Parts: sequence; structure tokens; C-alpha cells
Amino acid sequence: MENTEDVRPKRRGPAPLDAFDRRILAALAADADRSYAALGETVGLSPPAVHERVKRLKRSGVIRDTVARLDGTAVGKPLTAFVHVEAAGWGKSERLMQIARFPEVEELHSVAGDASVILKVRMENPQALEFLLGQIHSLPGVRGTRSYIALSTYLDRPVQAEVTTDWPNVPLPPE
Amino acid sequence: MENTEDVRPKRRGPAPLDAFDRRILAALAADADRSYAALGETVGLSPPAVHERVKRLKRSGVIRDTVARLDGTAVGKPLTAFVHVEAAGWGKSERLMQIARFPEVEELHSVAGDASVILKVRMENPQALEFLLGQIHSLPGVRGTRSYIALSTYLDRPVQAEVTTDWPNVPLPPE
DNA sequence: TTTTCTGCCGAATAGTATTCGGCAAGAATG
DNA sequence: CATTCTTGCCGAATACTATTCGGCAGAAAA
Repeated sequence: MENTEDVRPKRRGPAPLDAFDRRILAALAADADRSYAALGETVGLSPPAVHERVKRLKRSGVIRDTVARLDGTAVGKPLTAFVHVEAAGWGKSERLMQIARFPEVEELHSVAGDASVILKVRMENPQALEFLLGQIHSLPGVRGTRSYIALSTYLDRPVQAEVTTDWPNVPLPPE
Repeated sequence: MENTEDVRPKRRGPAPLDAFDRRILAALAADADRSYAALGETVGLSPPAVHERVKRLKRSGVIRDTVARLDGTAVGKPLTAFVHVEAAGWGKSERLMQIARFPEVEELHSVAGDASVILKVRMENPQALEFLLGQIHSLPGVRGTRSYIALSTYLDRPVQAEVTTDWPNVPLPPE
């Protein structure tokens, strides 16, 4: 006989995140400094069990990475702004990607809407923003930009593990 | 005698971040999982020295927190969007702040420009976005909204420690 | 029902984080 | 300038965690 290779793998694709995973993710997205013992305490698992799950979540890419979030003002960049770039032809010219090399640029998305690209930038001062806009305008195919300068930031947090499921009902989730 | 309390404290305010601090911050903003030994290796300090600096940077608030960054799609929210809210009177009505309770809302800024408030949201699907917009429109003083749906995200990173200082010169920083 | 697989736990081990004492360089003091 | 004081570093010692391991139990497959 041959064909002994018929055994299909049991399950393909990432296991769909059970309640423990969700709690672990929620906790880590809020504070990744806690020990596995403390984590296990809050989610209801032993330290090794939490460890194994976190390891799996990292390998599978659910946890992209763990980072320190810095205070923009403290590092010398108190000015946050969103820059909408209207590009001709089709947004994502390779050149436009180049401005991602500036450490001031934190996000870069191509979007649907009356802007082709949206940037989130954090600058030292208005003049620096002016220079950056100059850089952007010098790129080929850039028709114009529109900047929105943040006056106050009321919320700035990473991707949350929770998902609102009962949209039509709740007017506002409880505190 | 009295007035022996004349001795002014040597230095007020946060020390201004030397080169070591910068390197530590840059490293931690990229990957907070490394050991102090590994960090010390790359920045040129002993593990205890790095530890002490990190502790100080956290206490002083330069390092706001350390978080795990999750994959939006993996947690069930593949749709990223920026929502501009045009509010009457003055943007920051207390009520508007309430929508920050939805775990889908990641950022909330008041801005200068032809929008009063900008939200960054991550939704399960377009319908969920529709519901959220409904919530926003139901708030008093909201004149309208404009949504920009992210098609591709080319860059999404935390505040970088580096600051570009020679703006007028460089056309683009080297790789 | 039996077998297999998965994921948990407690205990053991390995590896860090953290503390401590001493030292050296720069700043303040006289 | 000499002296004192302060700051921040290092190496070694300690305490605490992460990580590994063996065994077990429940669910899924056979």
C-alpha cells in the first residue's frame, strides 16, 4: 500500500481565542509589566498556563509586540497632528512610503474618502511640521495636504481586546 | 537663628535626557521584552545602571506605560477608520467623551482645523461603524461626521524617541 | 469503551531583576 | 585650589520570576 498520507491535520488556522485568551489580551494591552503569577491571578490560571498561552498568542501574531509608550512632550515632540495627503494617480507611490523614515511619522494609512493617505505625526514644533509638509509636497503626485493639529488628546490607547457585540441596544456602555 | 531653610534645591524639573536615556527609550519603544542585560549591551551600560535609568524614566513619566500591541484583525476588529466629528459650540462636550468607553475607540483628540474632534476607531465590520456613527450623531451638538476608512496600514508604531533636528537640509533620511 | 490529544497544574530549575557597597568623576563649597 | 558632597556607575550577592518538566484529567477521535 501507499497512500498512508491521507491523514488530514485536525484543525487548520488559529484557534479562535477563548475567554482566557481574551482576558489575558485585555490585561496585557493595558499593562504588559505584570508577572505571569499576577496575570494568572486575575484571569484564573496558573503561571505556566498563562505563560504557554502568551507564548502561543505571540507566535500566532495576535500579540504583535510589546512596547514602551513614551510621552511625546517628554521626548521633545509636543505637537501631534494628522496630515491628510491628496495624491494623484494612486496613493501609495513608493516615494510616499519614504517619509515613514522620519521618526516623527507614527502612522501611515491609505484611506477611502477624500484623502488618499492619512499620516499621524508628532513634531517638535510648528516649524518642523512645516518642513515635513514641504517634504511631502515635494513628492511627485502630491496634489495637496490638509493638517489637523491636536489641541488635546483625551484618549490614546492600543488595540483593545474587547469587542462590542450588542450595538443596536446599548446607548452607551456602563462605566 | 531661624531661616536655615534657605537652601534651594539644586535642580528642579526633569533632567534633560542624555544620550543613554535616548538609546534606552528608542530600544524600549521598539521592543520592551528585552532583558536589562541585553539592553545594557546595546546602550553601553551595566544591567543595574539600565535598570535604574528605566525606573527613573518611568517615575518621571517619560515612559508612560508598557503595553502589548494586539493585531486588530486577530481580535475581531479588522476595520480601522478615522472619524472627524464636527461639533457645534465647543467640541469637548462631556457627552462626547463618553464614547471613549467603547473599546472600539482608540484615540480621541480635539483638533484645530475644519473638524472639532478626531477619533481613531477599530470596528468589527462596516455595520458596527454605522452603529457607532449613530451613537455619535445622537449626541447633542454634533453637526456631522466624516469618516475615512483605512484600506492599508503601512506604518503603525508608538512614539519614537528620535527627533529630526536638521530639517531644512535632508531631503530624506538614509535607510 | 479505548485511545489520543490537548491543556492544565505543582514542583523543580534556570535565568532575570533588584539590591547593596564601594568607587570615581564632577559640582558645590570654602 | 583643597575639600566636601552628590551623582551615577559597576561587580557581586540576593530575591524573585520565567520557564521547563512530568503527570494527570477531560474532550475528541477511533
